[in-house]
Amino acid sequence: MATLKDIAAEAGVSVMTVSNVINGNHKKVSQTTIQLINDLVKKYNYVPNLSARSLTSKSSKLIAIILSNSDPLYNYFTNPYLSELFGEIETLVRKNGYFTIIRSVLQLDNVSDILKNWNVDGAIFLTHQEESAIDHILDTAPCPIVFVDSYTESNKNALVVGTDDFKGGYIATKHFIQNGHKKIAFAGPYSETNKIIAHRFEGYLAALKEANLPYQEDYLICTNTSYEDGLVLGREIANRKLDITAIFTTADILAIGLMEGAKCNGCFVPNDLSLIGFDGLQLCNLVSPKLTSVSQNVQQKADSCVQLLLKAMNSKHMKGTTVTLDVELAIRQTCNPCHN
Amino acid sequence: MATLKDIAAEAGVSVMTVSNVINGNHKKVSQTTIQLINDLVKKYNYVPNLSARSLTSKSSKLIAIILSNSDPLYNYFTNPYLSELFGEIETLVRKNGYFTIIRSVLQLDNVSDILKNWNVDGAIFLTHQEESAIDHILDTAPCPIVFVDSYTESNKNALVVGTDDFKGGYIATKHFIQNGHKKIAFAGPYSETNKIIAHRFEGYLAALKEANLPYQEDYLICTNTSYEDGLVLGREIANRKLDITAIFTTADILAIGLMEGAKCNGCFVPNDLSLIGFDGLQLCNLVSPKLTSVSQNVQQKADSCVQLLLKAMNSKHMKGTTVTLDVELAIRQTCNPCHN
DNA sequence: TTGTACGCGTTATCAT
DNA sequence: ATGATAACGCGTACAA
Repeated sequence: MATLKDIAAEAGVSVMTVSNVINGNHKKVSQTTIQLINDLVKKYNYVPNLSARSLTSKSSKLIAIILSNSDPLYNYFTNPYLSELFGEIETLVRKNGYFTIIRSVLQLDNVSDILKNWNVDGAIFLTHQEESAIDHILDTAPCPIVFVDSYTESNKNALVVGTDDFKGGYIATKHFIQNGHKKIAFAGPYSETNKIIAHRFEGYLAALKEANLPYQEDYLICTNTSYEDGLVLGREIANRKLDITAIFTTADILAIGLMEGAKCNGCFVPNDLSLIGFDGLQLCNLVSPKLTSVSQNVQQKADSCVQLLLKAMNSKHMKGTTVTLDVELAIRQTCNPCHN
Repeated sequence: MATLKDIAAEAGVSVMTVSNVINGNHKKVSQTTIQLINDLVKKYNYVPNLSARSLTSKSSKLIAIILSNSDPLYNYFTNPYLSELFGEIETLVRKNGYFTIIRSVLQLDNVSDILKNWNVDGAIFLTHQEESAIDHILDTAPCPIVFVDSYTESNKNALVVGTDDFKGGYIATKHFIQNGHKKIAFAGPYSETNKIIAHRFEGYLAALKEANLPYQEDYLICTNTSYEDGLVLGREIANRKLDITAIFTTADILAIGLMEGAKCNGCFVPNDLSLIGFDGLQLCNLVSPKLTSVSQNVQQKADSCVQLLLKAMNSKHMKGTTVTLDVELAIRQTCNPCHN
């Protein structure tokens, strides 16, 4: 592979002249040499070595997309929401002249190591991080970082892009209520540390309260959010004949699994049970009945992530920023009026 | 960020000694210095700069995943098959100690430039490439490359991982025939240059021929493979009342769209029309009726890709190899017996 | 307008 | 067992 030196030798000029031509510093070079060098660049198909450039210029033109999970073999890209978000981000990163390096990680300890390894200019965490994790990452990270779908109250320096989770929980629950439902459950991976889910739950509670509807402890169903989890849950709900008429789930794929599981045991959505999901994936339209869902604009989310990151990269020591994107209820076919 | 030099200075030894310790060349270093240096590495949280390493060592530990398409804004990751395949590959790449750099590209011209930019050790093309493109890429590429879902007859040096497309077309069509269907259509992005689809079509034809069923020109329906394409096609088929009882489509998502479109115009799968898709995605089980599909093992495919690439990377000038993975028919609910 | 010297962080080679 | 030096490919600063 041709290097600057090769081109310089062939052209009979110094390396710097070639470098200047390649980097568009045309003011410093005569037209004739520019022409000469450009020809040689084409002839030898010269391509700059970005590792070398990264070494000197302190900018690698590399942006890292990080996914973290407890299972080392987990395939994040079976999750359509993550997949779509990632695809949009890759496009935007590329359009802005950067390269995307992707990495799924296990322990958070070494995340910053990876960023340092490649001297990346910025990073985006696609999966939810707890506050303590965010603090630790920001402590050790060598570059700006955007956290997607995370919350941080303590850390004032964090860059965060998320959705209005409270509103999501609220409008879904309110939709149930407006349809006459009184016994409404909430299903998702609820935990103290997962603020995303906690906020949706708060929204759910707020809607109940507003309507003077009672909340019972067994309305909160803790579950993971895979299709299989939904399947199990749906069967169980149908069997136990829980005294509820509607369920809000924190993920579309969970709702879809739930729908199928319930059907297996004779409980049909929306006739016997109303259902609302979260994310608003294309998937909602593919299943039958079509899934009513709190939908977010993934393209907009990707755009916010990349914009925020670029801004932080260009202005050293930017202060913390939280971007909260709107959600809306996409009404489809899984919520029936309730006449009890 | 601490460098080798920093550690060396603090330890009062030379840079090379530190380098040797870090790279595990322990035979050349005394136990005491090893201990000393390891402590300092921890203390300063030293992380090797892989760009610098890449410069000297001629190995970047970087593997590029390439996606190519004519639309610069196309989000490949709305395609569940590509997403899942990519996710599996990233996992395997990581497990083998490499980093994944991902890039979607427009024109094929500059693909090799990207590989050269980062001095990548290997690359995987996830999307179908025509033979001429493969030839050109292999001509200019600086590293081994695996092409997924492509065919090459001319180029004996190509590394290719694909599925038994002929068999896929054959077993799907045969399944229709065994269920009494005689008028069977084929829908997909058929073209002279897309060998993938051509092979599936050949399998389809072979099954017809074997059963002495006539093939008519209008049995071949050329279409792209998005959900929306299926929607349009389904409506059209229902309206035109094409004289067919079954359709084999070259992608699940196309079949699902078709099913929905047909339903809109009063044509119900499988009662009025039998349907078989291709890929065997999880999606097949989410739709109703569940989609019968020619299914491939995506994990196995990812594994083959990475294994083949690593093998090629470790043995300079490996000869061309084609890995063809098996397919099988996953029978679900979209093919009814035909009693005409 | 063009060239020289040096440094980026690392590794390989050859000494000591 | 340890170190000095050159080299990888490029950019910055300064000199010519």
